[in-house]
Amino acid sequence: MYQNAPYTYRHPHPAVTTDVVLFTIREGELQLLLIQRANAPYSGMWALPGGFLEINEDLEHCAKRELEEETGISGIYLEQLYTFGRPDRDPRERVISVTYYALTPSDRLTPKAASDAKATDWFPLNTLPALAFDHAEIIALAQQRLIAKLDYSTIAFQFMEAQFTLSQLQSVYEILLGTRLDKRNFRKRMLALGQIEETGEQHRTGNHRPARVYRVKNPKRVEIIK
Amino acid sequence: MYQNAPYTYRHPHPAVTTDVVLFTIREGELQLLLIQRANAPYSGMWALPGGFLEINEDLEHCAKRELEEETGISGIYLEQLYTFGRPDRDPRERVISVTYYALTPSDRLTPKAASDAKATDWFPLNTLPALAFDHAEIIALAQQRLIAKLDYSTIAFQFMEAQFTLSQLQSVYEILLGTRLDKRNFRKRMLALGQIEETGEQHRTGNHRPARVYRVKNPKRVEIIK
DNA sequence: GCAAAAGTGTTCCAGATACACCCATGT
DNA sequence: ACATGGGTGTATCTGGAACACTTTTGC
Repeated sequence: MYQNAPYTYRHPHPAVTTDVVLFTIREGELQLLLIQRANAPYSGMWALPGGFLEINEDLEHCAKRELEEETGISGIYLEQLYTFGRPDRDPRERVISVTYYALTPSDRLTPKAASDAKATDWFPLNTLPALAFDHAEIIALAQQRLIAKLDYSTIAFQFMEAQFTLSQLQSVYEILLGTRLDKRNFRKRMLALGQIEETGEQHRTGNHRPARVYRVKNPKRVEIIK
Repeated sequence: MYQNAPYTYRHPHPAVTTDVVLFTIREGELQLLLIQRANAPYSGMWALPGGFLEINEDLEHCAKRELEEETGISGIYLEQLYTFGRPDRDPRERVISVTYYALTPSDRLTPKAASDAKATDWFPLNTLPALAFDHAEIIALAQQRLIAKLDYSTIAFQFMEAQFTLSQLQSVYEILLGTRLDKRNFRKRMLALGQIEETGEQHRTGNHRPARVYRVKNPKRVEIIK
C-alpha cells in the first residue's frame, strides 16, 4: 500500500492520527467501543479505534474510514471533539491526534470483528479496561461533551433507531443523565421540540397497552435548542 | 535555528501549525488581530498569527509562542477552537492547523510591530480585509463560539481590565451581543454570579456620580454558569 | 441649578417542576 | 380479572423581562 521510499522534509513533522470515541446505549448502559492492541506500544491494552491520516485525506474522512475499517460501522453521527498533542503521548514518535466522538443506535452495531486479528468489544463507561496512550483522558472529555450537549441539542436522537417509542427515548435520557425523569414532563418537552412525529404505527410488547411509534423528522441533523 | 539536514519518514507526514484568533474590544467594537503576509503564498494578504509546531512543543505552547513572537502579547486567556485540515488548505504542502481563540483587555495591547517586518493591525469583525488560507472560516467559527459562551460562562470577564465598573462590563456585553441591555437586570445578573466583588474604590469621570469599581474574584478562570 | 451617568425594586410572564389516575393489552 | 407499561392535565414555583425615578458629581 505504501511505497518504501522515505519521505523527506526540511523540518521535522509530527504524525497525525484520528481517534474516535464511539458511544452507544447497550444493556441499559452507556457503552463505548474499544479495540485491543496486538502490537507494541501498549500491546494487549485497549484503545480507541483510529489511525494515521493519509496525506490527501480529509480529517473527518480519516476518522470515518478508520472506524469502518476496524469495526464495520459507518453512516453515523460524528463530531470533532478536541486535538491532543502532548509531546510524549506516543513513545514511537510525535503524534498529534485529532479526536472525534460518534453516536450510534444499538441496532446498527456490526458484531463482526475487525478485518485484522484484533479484538473489538463494547465496554460500559464505569468499567473500562486499562487504556493505551492518553485515551482515558479523551474518553472523559467525550463523555463530558456528550452529557453537556443533551441540555441544549437534540443529540440524544442519534442513539435512537429509525422508529422508537417515547418510553425508549426517555430511557436513553435517563441512562445518560443517571436520573429518573417525570414521564409527563418529559413527553411534553420532547414533543414541544417539534423534532419528532408519529408514524401512525404501534409498538406491541408484553401484556400492556401498545405504544405509539415516533420518528425523528430530520434524523441526520442535530438541532441546537433554546 | 534549524539544521539543514532533511528529516525522513516511512510515510508522508503533514505539517502541523497553530493559528490564533485574538479578540479584543476596541473603539466600541469587537476587533481581532491580523498580520500582513510578506511572502508567498497569499503575499500581501492578511492572516491569523500562527506558525509551525516545533517537534517537542505542546500545542498550546506553540499557539502562545507564535502569538508572543508576532505580537508581543502574552499571559492571556486562550482556548482550543477546532482543527482544520482540508487537504488543499495550503498550496505548499499538507497542513493541519490546530486553531485557538484568545481574549484580551484592550489595555494589554502592545502596539509594537512584530519582530520581523510584517505589519500587524486590529480589524473590526465586519470590515475584515482579504484573508489568506481558510482563515475567514476560522474567524467565523471563533466568533460563533465566543458569542455562544457568553450565555453560559463568564468568558466576557476576559475582556475586562483588572478593575472595571459595571457600566464598562455592560458595554462589553452590549457590543458582543449587538443589543442594548437593561441596566438593572444586567447588574442583578452579574452580581448574582458571585464572580465579581467591589474593590471599595471609585471611578470618577465627567460631570456625574462616580462609579463603584469591581474586580473579578478569580480572573484566570472562566466559570461555566447555570 | 443643570447635565450626565450611577445606582436601585417591584410586577409580570413564561417555562420548568411536581404530582395521580385511567387506558389498552396479553395471559 | 389482573398485571403491566402507555398515556394524559393542572397547579405551583422560579428565574427572566419589563419598567422609572433618585443620587452624586463637575461645571
